[in-house]
Formats: sequence, C-alpha cells, structure tokens
Amino acid sequence: MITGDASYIKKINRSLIIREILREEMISRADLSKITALTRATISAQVSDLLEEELVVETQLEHNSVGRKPIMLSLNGHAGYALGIDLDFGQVSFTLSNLLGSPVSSEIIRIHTNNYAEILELLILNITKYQKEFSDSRYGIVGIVVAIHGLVSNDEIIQYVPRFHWKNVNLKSDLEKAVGVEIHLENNANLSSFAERVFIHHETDNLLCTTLYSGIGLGMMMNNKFFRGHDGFAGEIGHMIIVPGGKPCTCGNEGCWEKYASETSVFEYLSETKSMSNITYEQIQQWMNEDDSDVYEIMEQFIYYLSIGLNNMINIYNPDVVVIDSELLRIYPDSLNKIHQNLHSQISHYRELTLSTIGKKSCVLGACALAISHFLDVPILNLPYKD
Amino acid sequence: MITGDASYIKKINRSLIIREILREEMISRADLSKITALTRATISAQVSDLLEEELVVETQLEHNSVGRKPIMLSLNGHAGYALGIDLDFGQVSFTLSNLLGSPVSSEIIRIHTNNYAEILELLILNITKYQKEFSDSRYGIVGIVVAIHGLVSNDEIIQYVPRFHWKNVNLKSDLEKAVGVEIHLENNANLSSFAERVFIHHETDNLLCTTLYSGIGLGMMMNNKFFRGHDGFAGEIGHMIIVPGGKPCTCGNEGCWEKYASETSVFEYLSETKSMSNITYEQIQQWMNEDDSDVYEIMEQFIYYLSIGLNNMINIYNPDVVVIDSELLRIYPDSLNKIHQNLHSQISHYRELTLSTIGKKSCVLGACALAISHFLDVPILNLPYKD
DNA sequence: TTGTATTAGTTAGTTCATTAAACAAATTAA
DNA sequence: TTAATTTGTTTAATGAACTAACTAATACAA
Repeated sequence: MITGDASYIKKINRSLIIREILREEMISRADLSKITALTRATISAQVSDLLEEELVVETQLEHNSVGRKPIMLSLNGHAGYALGIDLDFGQVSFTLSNLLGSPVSSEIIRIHTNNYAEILELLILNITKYQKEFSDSRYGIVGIVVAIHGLVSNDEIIQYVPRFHWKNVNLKSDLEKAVGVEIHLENNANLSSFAERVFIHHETDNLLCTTLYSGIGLGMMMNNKFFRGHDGFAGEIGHMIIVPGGKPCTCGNEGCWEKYASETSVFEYLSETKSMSNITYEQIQQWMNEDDSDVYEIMEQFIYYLSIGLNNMINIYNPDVVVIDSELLRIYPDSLNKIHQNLHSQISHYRELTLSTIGKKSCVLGACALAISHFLDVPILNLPYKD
Repeated sequence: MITGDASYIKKINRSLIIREILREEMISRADLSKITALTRATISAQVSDLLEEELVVETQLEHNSVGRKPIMLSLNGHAGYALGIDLDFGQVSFTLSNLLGSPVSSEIIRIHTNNYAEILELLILNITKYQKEFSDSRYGIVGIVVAIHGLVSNDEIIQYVPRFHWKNVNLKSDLEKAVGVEIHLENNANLSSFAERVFIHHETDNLLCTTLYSGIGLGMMMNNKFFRGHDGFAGEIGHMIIVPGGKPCTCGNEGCWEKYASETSVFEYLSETKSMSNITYEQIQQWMNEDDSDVYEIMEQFIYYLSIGLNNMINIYNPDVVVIDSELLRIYPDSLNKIHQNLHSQISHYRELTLSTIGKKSCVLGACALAISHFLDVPILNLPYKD
C-alpha cells in the first residue's frame, strides 16, 4: 500500500519539477517556483540534486529586463540513451534516442520467421550490441521498451500476437534474464498514442490514437496514464460489431469493425475487384491519380464504415484529441474532411481529429519516450519533435 | 498545481485509514498498522484526531487470544447525514442516509412540470426542510448530491436533459445560492455505478453499470474514479451505431443502440404489436406468464441487440464487473444466461456480468454515498448494503 | 558614478508528520 | 505468580517543506 512520508513528497515534487523543465525546455529556478507554487528554497534544493545527478544543466542566456540574470535550467539530453524496439510482423525496428527523445540511431532488421526462440535470440543479440556500443555517457542505456502488435496483459505477459501465432509467452522475463536489465513491453497502439501525446499534442490530457493497418488498434492516454482496462485488453475496438450478422471474423463474431474499416480490408476488396494480389500503396496512389472508379467506391465505403466506428468511439470515450494513423487516408484526397462531415451527431464531442504526422514510426518513438518517462520517474513528458 | 508538503502526507494517510476502517467495518489500531504499513505511532496520532472529530468510535469486544485486548474502531455513522436527490422525469426522490449509507428517511414527490424555475423551487423548499429537520448530530447534513438524467459537464453544469428539454442550466450554482451549502451534480448512470461499487461489489476497481430505461446510460468506476472523458460526456453508449442505415435517432444518426436495446424500445414494439398504449410491467409479466409468443419474440430480439452492444462495450473497456440495471430483464426468465451465451467472442474479457440487485434506487443511494465520500475526503468507500 | 529598485538564488532556522525504539498496559497460559 | 505476547503510547530523531532574511546581479535614473 502506498503511504505518504517525507521521501514520497520529495518524489512528487521532483517529478513535477522535471515535468515543468521538459515542458518549458528552458526555465529558471524562480520561474519554476512561480509555476509549481513550491518555494524558491525547495526548488533550489531539488535542482541541486538534479545537477549532482547530471540530469539537468545550467545555461546563461542573454537577458534584457531589470534584476539579476536568471540561470536557465534544461534537461541534459546527453546523460543517457533510451532504446525502443518495434517487434512487427516481418521486421524489427530498433531506435536509440537521447534523453530528449531525439533519435541517435535507427535500424530495421527484416525477419523471415515467426519462431519465438529465433526472434528472442535476435532481440538479445541486438540489445547486447547496443548496450556495449552506448555505454558512454553518465547513465548509458537507461531503459528498453518493446512494442508488441498484440495483447499484452497488465503483468506484461504477451497474451496473443495474431500474426506470429504466439500465445501466452513471457518475453519480458526471457529478455531480462539474458540481458540483465529491466525491459518493458507495451502494446503498439498504446505506444503510438504515447508518442502522439509526448511529441505532438503537448496540451491534451485525453488523446485517442487509432492505427488502421493489419487490424484496428486503439491506444489511449487519459490523465497522463494509459487506459488499459482491467486486464490490459481495453481498446479492442476492431472487434466492435457494427454490422449485425455481417462478415464472419476470427474472433468468433460477425460484422466486426476491422472487417470493414482496416487497411487490410481495403486491400482485400481491391485484390478481389482488380483480380490482383500483392497490391502496393504505390499502385493505389497511381489508381487514385487516374481517378479509378473502383478505387473511389472502395475508399468511400472504407470511409463510411470508418466514420461509424469513429462516431461510436467518440460517443463512448468523449476524447479531446483523436489521431488516426493510416497510410491510405494520407494518400486519399480530402479524406479527413469526409470523415469530419460524417461525424454530425448531436452527441459526439471531441475537439480535434487529425491524421498522424508521425506515422508508422510513432510506435518505436513512443517506446523510447516511455523508457525515458520510466527513468525520470515522471508519468508524462513533453519532448520536441524533429522530423 | 498539487505539490507535496507535510499536510498533504497527513491527508493521504488519513484517507487510507478511513478507507480501511470502512472496509473492515471494525478494526484495531494494531491491525490498521499491519494493513497500511504505517507505524502504530502514526495510526495512534491519526486516530486520536478522528476520535476528537467524532468520526470514529471505540468499542470493546470479546476477545479470546493471548495479549492485550484490542480496542476496535469503527466509523461513527451518527456523526451526520448525507442527502441524495434523484431528479427524474415525473418524480423527485429524496433519500437521507447516515454516514454509513443507511437510509434514515426516503420520500418521493411526483412532479407534473418540466419548468426549471418550478423544479428549482421545489428542490430548495425540500432541501431547506431537511436541513432544519436534521441539524442535530455533530455535523448535520454533510453533503448534498443531485442525480441528473442527462449530460453533466466536468464543471457540473447541466448540458442537456432530454426529457425536461433543459439545455445549459447551472442548477448547482442556483441551488447553492439559495441553500448556502455546497451541492454536487452527477449523472444518474455514474451514481448507479458508484452505488454498485460502494454497496455491493467491494472488491473491484473496474466496474461498468448500464441502465436500460428511457435510453441507455453507462456509468463507470475505474481505479476508484468516475470515467468521464474529456468534458464529462463519456459513456454515451446509447448512441453507438450498431445498425448502419438503421432507425433514425434524435441525435442525428441512424441505427443507434438505444433504438434497439432500451426498455423504451421494447415498450414501443409492444405497443405497436399489441395495439395498446400505456403498457405496464405488470401487463408484460402477465403476458410472460401466459407464454405470449409476441412478447417472446420481442424480448429475444431485445436480448440479441443488447448482447451486440454489450460485446462492444466489453471489447472497448475490458471491464472487471458489468452490472445491468433493467426491470424487463429481471422479470424475463433466464435472461442473464441468454446474454452470457451471446458473449462468446475470443476477444471479450470480463469477469462478472450480473443484473443489478439494488435496482432503480441505486441512483439515489449512490448520491448519498458520493456525498459521504466527499465529506470524509476518501475517493472510494465500502458501505454495507441492507435491503 | 552612484544609489535605488528589482529580480534571482542561497542560507538559517522553524514546522510538521513520519519513523524507530523504548515503554506501559492488559491479557493468556504455564 | 511469572513469562510471553499483543496493544497502544511516549519520546527523540529524521527529512522535506516552509518562512524570512540574506547576498548577488542587473537596469535605470539622478
């Protein structure tokens, strides 16, 4: 049970201070005191710890107002590194960032296996390599987070990864035994939503991010925490039934949303209509340029069903910001406007609906950011996004 | 901004201690110390405050084990009263409870108006009456909570009450000006979910409660907080589209869930089929006793569409406990089993699905409990339910 | 150039709630 | 009657925040 004592309040205030430094990027002790309502004495004491730990650095800036010149404080991005890993079907992405979330190194490794042991070995090999390579800096690699494209329960055990056919595997424990440091697993949609919040939408405390690729994933940041549900399986919105008695789904029901509004469903319709397999985004782009009527019809239907699900999602969650991550919508002209026009219910309340600007790499960037947030012991952070 | 200081620690620990006293109903200082991991000295100091404030009373119980006999502590239910008000269409219910949530007085007043000013006056009149009548006891009436059958935003302004045709009214402020004490407004489904958690489902930190009367309401308790969404409008699940291009709804969309799975929808179907208006529950009960096939068909369809929506709700929220409050399901034989059988998806995860045992009065009891929780400054409480 | 106002940051001492440890009280069982 | 055990209180120490007074550095005006 968490009880209050002196060290607990110090932790609370430290977390607040780090959070403000990151939010403002550069800020003086005096301004920290004003924002947090902690006294300048308290701020000084806490900052002195942070300087000692090399997590914060001081800078003298030009200043042209009356009074003593403030000493600006900022987070020391060079104190360590965070490693984000995206364990996707067919490829594993590794991104190493500094403590400010700026990528330092990125690499994508193709894999041609679903075998757990083989993939585990590949992960161990690469993590060890990064650990050796980046042991300079005060703290070295401060955290590792792996994105899982499937169900991860609250105890970080992988319950199910559809495309790998993995069920109930303890990757966290297997990795930790091999590399000797703490590893965290997180669902890919959750990490995308974290990235959208941390790198882009700095002002919201309520963000949904839906990813429309092989299925439909939903990640949610609410009051600066993931919304996970009781076991960690919340956001399985792809299996929301929107057509009673509709197409059968592997989940055992009929008429699930992702049978109508995932990119996979669009590719399937196109393959059928065009009698063509292995259709690429480039091919679709070309058809769109040519005003192909089949593609138009299929895309319009995609947007129709997508809007129904979005309407439901918005009524259910009453979000502030909704981010959609879909390559097809990015290339289809005027797609966002069309969706907006479909969301005309009196009840639906949201402030902003956008297409993701980060795109597919949001997942691995979110993993880096989550590792940083664990290390700094702050529930949320604002980091600059440099494209 | 909330920062940590000594008084904040004390508040945290006090809240923990009160919560444990309520959970255990009777507990000694020594056991409180074991459960909370606070030292006995700390517990003694805090309890001494609570005794001074008459919020806690000591009892000597029989004891037959070795060592000094413990002094049992329990919450002093007689220190004050909580007033819950259910502002429903056609009637206003007032329930006054003691600090342990036991009703002391209950009264239902029929109203024949939707006029805001008239209803406001009625509320003021009655609140003032209760204040005078129950000013004995150490604290008198410690809190007043009003249940609103409509949208209440996070700043406690009534956005919309469909059946009263109220839009954007500030009942909280109008009442507070007139009666001179703090008043809180809360959505009725939220209060029902609070009551289910506080009086019945003591062990869960994740509960959904759906009310199927005029429309479909959804209240959610997650990690001992209401799940409200960004503005307070989350849980508008009745307007989830489950039949694309289906029946038109007042919200501006077509095929909303509450057009198929609210009790109102059942009454409408029955009225049409039986060519009869003003159908009562007693009438339906009689038809059911006679194995009426029209009623059977309509009820089976109700359960079919209800299950679709429940499936969606469960996939989206991954709840621990789901409580359904519906009089029709209570009287229809085997209804719960039929719903269970419809929820066969691989993805759906929930632990328990039940019909409400508290029923319609959950809303006003939840209002009392919420007033108590505000007064004691504990986010959640366990109270005994005495039918 | 000098003094004054202003802002930034530090230092000394106080306050408050916790903890640890010793103690007092009350009870069972040998 | 004594030992063992458990409950609850007292006392001193600790830690982190606070207040208040200080030093430092700067702009600006006389």
